This record gives sequence, structure tokens and C-alpha cells, in this order.
Amino acid sequence: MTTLTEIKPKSHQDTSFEPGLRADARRNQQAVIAAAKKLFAEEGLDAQMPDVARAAKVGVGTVYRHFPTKDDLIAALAGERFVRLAEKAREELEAEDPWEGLCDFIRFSAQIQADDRGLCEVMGSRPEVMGGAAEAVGLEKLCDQLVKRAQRSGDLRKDVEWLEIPMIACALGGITKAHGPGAGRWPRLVEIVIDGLRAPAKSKLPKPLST
Amino acid sequence: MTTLTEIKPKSHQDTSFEPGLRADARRNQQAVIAAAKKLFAEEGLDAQMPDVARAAKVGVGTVYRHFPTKDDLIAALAGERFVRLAEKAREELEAEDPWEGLCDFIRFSAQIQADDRGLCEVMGSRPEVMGGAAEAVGLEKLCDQLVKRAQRSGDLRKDVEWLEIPMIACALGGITKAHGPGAGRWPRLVEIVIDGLRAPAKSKLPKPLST
DNA sequence: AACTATACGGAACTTGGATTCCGTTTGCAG
DNA sequence: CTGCAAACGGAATCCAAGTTCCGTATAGTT
Repeated sequence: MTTLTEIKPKSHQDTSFEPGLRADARRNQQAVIAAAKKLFAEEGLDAQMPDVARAAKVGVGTVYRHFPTKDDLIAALAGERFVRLAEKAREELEAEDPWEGLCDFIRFSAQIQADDRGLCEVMGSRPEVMGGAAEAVGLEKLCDQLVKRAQRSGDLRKDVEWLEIPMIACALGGITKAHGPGAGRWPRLVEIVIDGLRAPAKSKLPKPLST
Repeated sequence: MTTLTEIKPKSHQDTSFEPGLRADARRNQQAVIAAAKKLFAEEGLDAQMPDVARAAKVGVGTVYRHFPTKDDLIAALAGERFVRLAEKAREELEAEDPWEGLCDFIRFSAQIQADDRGLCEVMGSRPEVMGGAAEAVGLEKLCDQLVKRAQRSGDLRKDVEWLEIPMIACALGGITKAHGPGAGRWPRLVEIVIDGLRAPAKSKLPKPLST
């Protein structure tokens, strides 16, 4: 088959990503992503680049060729998580019970954070990264729809605004990583917050400062 | 050895702290604490030691003589905050309305964190420091009393345990520092959580794993 | 089989920040 | 007024990452 030539312009049937990469490069990129996902999930954002490289059975240089900066790598990983979040949101928008849909979305957001320390830290102290990723997948609009729908059905108190959902998610995330005696108790707090969101409201919320 | 000098009766009338320190040392120590308090409150835990020194109009060496380590300095500052928290807790234990007492304590804990970014970070990612400080002032017992009292009065749902109060405080703290669109909205979340704590419970909380 | 653009590995470099060191200054007891 | 231990200041040192560099290896092509 060496003679044929045919369509040689760039690789064809790509495995669904990154065009024009040499086979080994693609393989390594995947390895790096996989290793990083695991490491950052376990150790948080200060897992080290050399460790990522080692875990991926690759040299540091290779990691840096695919992700020029540690932040780029983090952003890439965060991006994936947000895609999952957005998927979940869309899924719950179809839920028979709008209220349960919203609750499950909240529970889900707490769970993925419980499973990924790096994500917690992004949510908790990287507004820029989080903002970018959220916007990229349209999470904001999705939250808004989730909220409106649950309010229309009468189960969600009327005075919450969509922005409060991501904020709650962040707050819950910060707690899932609790060590010591509090470890593993976070699901209880999720339910407490959910009860607080349920209509009718007992407290009148202070007026938000701006939009 | 120099002849003797024996034990010289430490100077009396100390201004209520650190015995046997030379006057200038005492003064500087205060300056360092004040400067650090401000800097860490504004910039969080990664404010730098040289900056603390500069702000205190003192050399780095001096900072280190009083606090051998950055962590020691942080722990000292955190200690002070926890003293305030404990005071507030005792105060609210006297409140006429047990439920309002608990709520005000929660609001207060959110507020001091909103005013001190460093404290938020200690609460959010320094279990050791926080644990130590909390224990030193007996905060745990105080939370327990606050909880029991509010449950006895029938306003606080029966299924929450004292440990959940500090956890809630941490979660709220993580949110007070929100930038961007969410900034300034945290008091609303505090009220939502409070509503979730109010009896009767709508959700049955998952059973805590251990004690 | 030879060729070359791509990729690779990982030692070396850079940086930012905590901490140390030591010559000088100062409070204060005698 | 002196003497000296207690304090000081801050340049210098150490260290832990992140990031760069460049000689070598290899996929894909002719």
C-alpha cells in the first residue's frame, strides 16, 4: 500500500480528537491527561508537574509540549468536568419532577467535587478558570432554566436566583474534602441546604447588591 | 560563665502579656501582629513574610524572632479569631431565644470570615490549625451546647449534630470571598442554610458514618 | 533504506518566597 | 555612665516548584 497515496492529506479517521498529531504524540497526550486527572483528583491543584509526567510514563518536556503551562493543564481538566456538569444539568431539565431535578443536580455537583479535590480547589479559588469553563458549556443558562422550572412547579422558593446555585455548589465542594471527624458527613449538609431551598421560605433573603 | 545575675525578678506590671520581654521587643511584637492581621485579612495566607515585616516597620529577622515560622504566625492570628468566636458563642448561649442565638452565631462566623480572607483559608484548608485553635478555646463544647439548647426549644431540627455547625461555618466562609457576580451575595446563602436548619426537617439526613 | 519533521526525555535553569546569619544597636541593670 | 545580653535589620542563603533547552529517538514518507 505504499504506492497508493490516495488521500494522504493529514490523518483520516482520527480517534475523535487533536488533528494532525503523530500517533505517539496522541497516545502520550492521552496518557498525560489520564495521569493528571488522577493526580489532581487525589492531591489537589498542587500536585506537581514532574509527578504528572512520571505517572504518565513520559518526560516533563512532553507534558509541556501538550500543555504549555500548568494552568493550561488544569483548565483542560476543569473543562472536562464542566462538560459533565452541563450534561447532568441538561439531563435533569428533562426530569419528570422539576424540583427533584434541581436537587439531583446539586447533589451531583457535590459528588463530583467529593471525587476530585482538584475540582474543589478550582471551584473554591479560581474564579477565572471556573468562570471560563462554565461559560464555555453554557452552565449558567442551564442553571437558570433549572431554577425557573423548579420555581414554576412551586417547590423551589421564589427568591433564589440562578447565580446562587453555582455558589452553593462551590460552598458544598469546599466541605467535601473535610478531613478528620467531619469526613464523609457532607451529604448531610447537602440535604440541609436543599431543605433551605425548598418553598416556602421562612426567612426573607437580604436583597442582592447588584444584578 | 558570667559571674551570676541569678534570677532577676521579671519585670512586673506587664501590659498583660509575654513576660520578660524587653520593652522594644514587646512593642515590635505588637506591631508585627497588627500588621500581619491586616495583611493576611486582605491578601489571604499567601501574603509574604517580608511584606509583613515592611508593614510592621521592622526587619524580617524580627518577625522571625517572634514567630519562628510563617505557620506559627498564622496559628497565632487564627487563635485570636477563635477566641472571638468562642466569646460570641458564650454570649449567644445567654440569648433569650435559643434559636436566634444559634443563628446569630452562624451569621457571626460567616461575617468574621467575610472580613478576613486569611481566616477563610485557615478554615477551608488547614484542618490542623483550625482544629488546634478550636480545641484551645473549647469551641466544640460551645457549639454542642448551642445546638442542644436550640433543639430543646424546638426550633432546630433534631437530626443535626454539633459537628455540623463548624462545617457549615467553613462552607459559608469559602463563599464569602467570592469575586465577580457572586460577590456580596453570601448573606443570602447564610439565610438559606439557616432555613434548612429550622425544624421540622423535610429530608431525612443520611446517617453519619461514624461518631 | 534513507530522510526529516515531529516528538521525546530529563538535566539544568529560573523564580518566588521562606528562613538563616551575623554584624550592629539598644534597653536597662549595676 | 558602662557593660552586655537581648533585639534588631536585612542581605544572603536555601529550597521547592515550574519551565526551558537541546541532543536523541522515531513515525511516517519517499
